Amino acid sequence: MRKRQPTLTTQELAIMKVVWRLGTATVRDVYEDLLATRRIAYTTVMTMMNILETKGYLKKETGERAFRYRPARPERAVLGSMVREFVNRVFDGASQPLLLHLVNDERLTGTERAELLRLIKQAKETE
Amino acid sequence: MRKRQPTLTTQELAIMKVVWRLGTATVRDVYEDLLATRRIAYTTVMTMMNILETKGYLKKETGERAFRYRPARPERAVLGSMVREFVNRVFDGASQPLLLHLVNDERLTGTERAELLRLIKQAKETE
DNA sequence: CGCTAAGTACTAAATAATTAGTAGCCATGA
DNA sequence: TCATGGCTACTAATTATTTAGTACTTAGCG
Repeated sequence: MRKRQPTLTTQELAIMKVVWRLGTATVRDVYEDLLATRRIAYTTVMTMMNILETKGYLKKETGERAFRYRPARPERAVLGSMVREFVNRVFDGASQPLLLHLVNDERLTGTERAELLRLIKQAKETE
Repeated sequence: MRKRQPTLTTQELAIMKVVWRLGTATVRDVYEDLLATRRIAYTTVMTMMNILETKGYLKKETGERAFRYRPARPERAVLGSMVREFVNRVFDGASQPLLLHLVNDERLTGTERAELLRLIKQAKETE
């Protein structure tokens, strides 16, 4: 038996991003937003948002006319757990190798690197 | 229509990790290795390895008795593209936010942090 | 020589993820 | 009033992913 994805799937994440950005949203709000990028049916968005509600990522409240959804968990926490899941799955839990990939492979601007240095030093101090 | 995963799926990755570690392996080699951790059928491993071959991740050569598989691409490159795909999907292509998550949320040892500082400085110099 | 074990090919099947259609409900405007 | 448009509930269908069974092949052993 196949296991269910422990974190947000690709399309679920795409929808959550819109809701996080808007703060609160109806199905139509998200639908219109996604339409700007790609072809998708209104009911598809609705189905996904219902799934997200049952999974505990969205809270539904009766609005004026349509249901109004808002995030049940802050973006930072959700993305954080996605990072952790990725580190576990791909790098067996060690964040160091991932950091090396990022620092070496991905191009960082000088500003980003400076900011990163600052953060590492800060983390070192608050230890 | 649903899109195929652009990178390795979870189980595919699990198998590739074994092959990368062993350098070269038969279905049985991988099967035995995985058995140490979890229950899985021999034919399941075979099916997955065939898929990995058609996807271009494994090369098959006629061995003594059983087929002998070896990685078609180095681990570093494959994991690198998984990192890139993750950064794109979750952080819209910006590696900076992911780095912040790693530095803040995940606990790094003092040694790891020192090593990281060294690498960043090095990257800065070779720019 | 016939049996057995290992290996392979082919097939199958279940579940998750994704996408969307249809029918029915209800408020609002003509 | 009643048609229309927006919304929801229910249902459906496709594809990817994961897991595994069955039958066939072949080499080596007793």
